[in-house]
Order: sequence, then C-alpha cells, then structure tokens
Amino acid sequence: MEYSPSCMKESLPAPVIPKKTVYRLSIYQRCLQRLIENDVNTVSSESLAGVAGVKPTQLRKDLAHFGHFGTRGLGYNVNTLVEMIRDALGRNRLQPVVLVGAGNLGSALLRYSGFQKEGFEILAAFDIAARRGDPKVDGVPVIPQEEMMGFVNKNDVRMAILAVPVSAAQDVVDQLIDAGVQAILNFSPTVVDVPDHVMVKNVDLAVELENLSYFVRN
Amino acid sequence: MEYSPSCMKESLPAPVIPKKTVYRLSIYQRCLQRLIENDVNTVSSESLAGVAGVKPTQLRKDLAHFGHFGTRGLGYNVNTLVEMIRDALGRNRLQPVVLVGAGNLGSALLRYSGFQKEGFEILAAFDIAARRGDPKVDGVPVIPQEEMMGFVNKNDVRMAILAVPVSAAQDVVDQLIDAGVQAILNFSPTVVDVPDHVMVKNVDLAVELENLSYFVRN
DNA sequence: GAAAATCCGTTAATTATTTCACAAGCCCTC
DNA sequence: GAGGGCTTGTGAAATAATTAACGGATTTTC
Repeated sequence: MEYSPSCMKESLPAPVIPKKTVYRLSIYQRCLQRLIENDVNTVSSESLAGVAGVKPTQLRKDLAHFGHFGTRGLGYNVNTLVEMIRDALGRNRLQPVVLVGAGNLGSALLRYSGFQKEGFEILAAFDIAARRGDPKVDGVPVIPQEEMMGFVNKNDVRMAILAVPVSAAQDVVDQLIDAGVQAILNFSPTVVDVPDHVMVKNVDLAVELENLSYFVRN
Repeated sequence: MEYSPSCMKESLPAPVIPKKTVYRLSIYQRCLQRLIENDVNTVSSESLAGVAGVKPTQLRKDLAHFGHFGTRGLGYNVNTLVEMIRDALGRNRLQPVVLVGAGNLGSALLRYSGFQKEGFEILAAFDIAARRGDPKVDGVPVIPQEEMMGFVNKNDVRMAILAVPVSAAQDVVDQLIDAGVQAILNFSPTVVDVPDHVMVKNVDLAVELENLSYFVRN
C-alpha cells in the first residue's frame, strides 16, 4: 500500500481517480501557488482546505489517491504538493492549445492572461473571417479557418478552446477531433456530440447565470 | 401528488431539488428553445435527453420533481415544458444583473450577446478606472466603482458577474453582499468567502483548462 | 527525553446521485 | 372501442461522493 499505488502490483484496470478529485486538484494548485508567493513552506489540510473552500477530510482523501505526501503533526510541504499535483495532472502543462472563433468572446479569451499565467500557451487562433496577414492579437496569430486542421495535425495539438457560433460548433468540433484534438473547452452555447475518447467541458455563460438565478430568493 | 408539489400540503421543509437537477434544467431549456425554433411541438424524454447529453431516465426524474408534464405514449409538449422550467427556475428571469470589472474579460462579457438572448439584462458595469461620462459599451453604462453599492441597493439587484483582479475580488464581493446581492458568477480566478445565504458559481477558465489536460492521453 | 498537542491517512458510515426495471397511462389504428 | 405499441413516472437497486471518526506518526514544548 505504501508509495506505489496498488495498480502496480499486476497492472490492475486503473487507479481510477474520481473526476471531481481531478478537478479539485487544479483548485488546490492555484491556492498553493498563492502560498508560495507568500513564502509559506508548510500547510495543514485544514488551512489549505479552508482557502480552497472544501472540507479538510476531502482534501486529504483527494491527495491520498496519489500517495503519502504529508507529515503527521506538521502538514504538507507546499513545494512537494505542487510538484505532486503537477505530475498528477500531467507534466505536459506546456501543452499547446488552439482557439477557434475569434469573435467577441474568442478575442477576449485571447487577451486573457490567465491561461498563460497557468502555463498554457495558445499557439494560434482560427476564424472564418480571418485573412492571411491579419495582425496578431496579444502575440497570437489569427489564421483563416481553412488552415486549422493542417495546423493542429502538424503541431500535435491535443486541446482546443471553442468560441464559435452555435451553428458552426458541431462542424468545427468534428474537424478538431479528426485532426487529433482530445479535449475541448467549449464556450459555444450548445451541447456537442463527441466520441468517448474525447473530453468536452462546456462553459455556457448564460446557463450558469440562469442556474444561479434559481438560488435567488424572490 | 398531482400538479401541486407536496410542500403545499402543509408547508413542509422544502421540495429539495438536487442542485444538479436545477443545473440541468437550464440545459434542457436551451435545447427546448432550439426545438421551438424548428417548430417541434412534442418531444420524448429519449430524444430530448439525447440532445442535452444525458440519459432519458435522468431527464424524466429531473422533471418529475416538479410534477407531471408528459403524456405517456407521446412525450412532452415543448411549450408546456419550457413554461414549467421557466417557472421552476424562477419567473424572474428578467432579473437585473450588474457586472463588476470592465477589463479584458469583463468588457468582452458586456459585449457577449448570450446573456441578453437568454433573458438577462446587464443594468450597468462598474470599474475602478471608470469615470463619469464614460461611453456606454454595447448599451451598458460603465460607472465608477464608488457608485456600485448605491446602485445595487437602489435597483434591487440580486445578481452580479465578477471579473475583477484577484486582489480586489474579496473586497468587491463583500461590498456586493452588503448591498444585497445573493448570487455571484465569479470569473476572478480565486475562491471567495461568502455567507451561507449567498451562492457563488466560480468559472475559472485556467482551472477548466488545466482540468481538461488531465484527460489528454500522453 | 517524556508528555502534550498536532495532524495525516484510512476505514467505515452517511449522504447524494444515477441507473434500472417495470407498472400504468395514453395514443393510434383498425 | 379494443388492442398493440410507445413513453412516462417511480420505487428500488446500484453507484458515487462526502463526511465523520479515529489510530498512529511526528513535531513541539517543557
């Protein structure tokens, strides 16, 4: 049981990390980075959980999926934890990403510094209305849609951010998948169909707002 | 049990709708609107679930929380369903909303037509750098931050969209809550502290992307 | 260096959510 | 208007996720 997950014993099906755990790892990561900035070396599950907005038990259980990282009586070493999470989430955080659809929302996302700051690089943006020689936006070239598949293929791009109109969404998604994309962050307000091996995360701003409105007392 | 929820009988604790159900209602709503545009009158749980990306059973169970709306052997009347969901989510879909932080992301959200299209109206945007007399963005006035609390108070605003830098997020949230806001859609990449009666939905773009990267095969 | 205080890792219990399976209801045809 | 074919609504079963409880390790204090 020690440091090696049980799956090592005889290549069992998989460690099976709950999706929600994986999601929270990203949140922990963000909080840890804040701690590093403040020169904090050690953190207890209680205080980290407090900052991340979860219960201490949940934090410990989440981390336990990946091994033993804490010191009883003391807590977790911040740097160790950050490395562990980085590994867990895939060291390929330098993964190239493309953005499709440089309209209002799309171009705002291009200028949004948050992605870069967290270690993602948007290689290029594609738009149906783009022309060769269009100016870069915040250092990112905006390229005609036709060149998307070739580009994705050539650069081994596995992740895409989608911000195209609903009417184009499914088509673009199909193309992206054809070209090798495996994960899509979808800002187009529609549900798209994808094969099992492709992961889509929908971020539908209007749906989020509508959902929130349910919790407003009348 | 019929059309009136059991809570009417003698004001029981509450109908207790699962959060995830409420969330999915918004998605169903969107899919239904697409159906209306295509002049579809009737839809089965199977086909609606297909479009919404869920299992038919789940759809039926979700709807069942609110009463009987379908016709066995036939399916659901699209218009009836739309009305039912609108009611369930709170008829106050004309709820006023304010946006705080008119930077890159904030101003893109202002121009984003999706909110309006779904029936939300952004009354005003506030920014620390705004000056009286600044031009409107897409019809929405951009107002100095100092006037936020007064405005929210006066206009009975219950919902806010937050797109300010991390360093300002908690302060602004505290002010918003003081002024009466009950639900916050938070695009600032940080977890904010709120009392129990306030609902926050975090949309952290970098976290979403990082999370997705876990599912990319190496 | 012993005792007290802290805090992790883990099992078990609880709670929430999803799925199954099927009875009951309704449409539609003949 | 009777019967076959669909499709809903729903209890019960299965699954997943969260929380609680606690043993044991480690630090800190005196």
